Amino acid sequence: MTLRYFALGLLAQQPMSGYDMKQFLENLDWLISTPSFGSLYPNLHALLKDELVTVNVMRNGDNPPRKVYSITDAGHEALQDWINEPFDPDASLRGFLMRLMLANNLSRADLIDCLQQRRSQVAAHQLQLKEEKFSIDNEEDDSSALSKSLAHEYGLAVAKAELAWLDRKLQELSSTTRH
Amino acid sequence: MTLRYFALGLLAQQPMSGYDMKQFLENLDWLISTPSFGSLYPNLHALLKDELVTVNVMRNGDNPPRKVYSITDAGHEALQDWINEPFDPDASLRGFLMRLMLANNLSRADLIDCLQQRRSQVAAHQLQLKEEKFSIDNEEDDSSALSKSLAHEYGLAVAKAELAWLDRKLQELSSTTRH
DNA sequence: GGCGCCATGTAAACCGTTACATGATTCA
DNA sequence: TGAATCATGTAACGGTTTACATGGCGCC
Repeated sequence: MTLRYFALGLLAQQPMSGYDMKQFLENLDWLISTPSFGSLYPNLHALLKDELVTVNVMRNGDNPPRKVYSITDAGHEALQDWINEPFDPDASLRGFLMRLMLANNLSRADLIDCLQQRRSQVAAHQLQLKEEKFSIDNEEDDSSALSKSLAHEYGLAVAKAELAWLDRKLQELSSTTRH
Repeated sequence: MTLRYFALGLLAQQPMSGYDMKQFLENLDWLISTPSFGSLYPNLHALLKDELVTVNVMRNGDNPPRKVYSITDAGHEALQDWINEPFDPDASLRGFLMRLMLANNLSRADLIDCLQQRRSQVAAHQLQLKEEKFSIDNEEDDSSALSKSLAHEYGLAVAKAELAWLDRKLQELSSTTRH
């Protein structure tokens, strides 16, 4: 369900074909490993069937015709619904980044909401990590303490950086006048 | 294939039942969303069939008997092989954290290797991000620049924190005398 | 009386990847 | 000659979640 709406969100930025979309996503390979055509095309077909997008078949010389998809009004609504529903804390970073990439579709208030949602998730995360790390460090007998500690330390370092970024961004958003 | 070896790695720390394992993983839910019984049990069955683990069925009063799994010598070998083979850059943070959690099974040198592998991946990541961000910031015409920038900034903040942690840890490991 | 814990297990559904097919064109 | 780009699509396979089943015991 996540690729479906992410694709829809990309179409909200601008109409494009499945091939275009793949190209585009390959450039941001670092976050969300690029979906394959095998999942991309069927997802676009499904969006079409549900009338969240329309196609415009453009002949392309000798090459196979390009099918350029555009989002419909129903599509915009569906996208809003998806963006506004709270995202899984466990799908975590990836799910959040997807939403960040679709931030154009958000009002300033909704964007702030989104960041705050993430903030509270990461903060909860961090608290749990701290507690666990404390109890691990105090069971000196445990031979596996090293590895547990390592992962926890890493998690804490990342959480700290995330929180710092989120706080900075939230402050920027609340202080700057509207674009 | 990743749950298979992660489960094996946990059994290398100490013998446990499938139920125990789930409990244990639920506590570290923050990193690796806990696998369900539906995938956990079949994986354990497969490990057993391949003779990488053995079972010890312990009757448990009126409750269903507990099946406590222990790793075999062949299991230890298989685990080493898996740990030593390079991990996917795209499975990324999660795959790396799994290995960190199994750090007990690594020699100091192998642990350093593992961290360095991650370091170079994250550094490559970061470089790509910086380049992309640069080109995005310079196409002022693009209406979707905001969202693209946001995701990139976030990625960079996390990458920076990861690199800092990795460097610190690598230094600790190289300076400290062996445990 | 219903819910949750203990503890195992299986089948169906889900969503993704891998690998294939088409077919013309351009580059080494 | 062989490979890559363009552009779409389908089928098989893989691993996971979801949802179910069993069955006794304790809690409110």
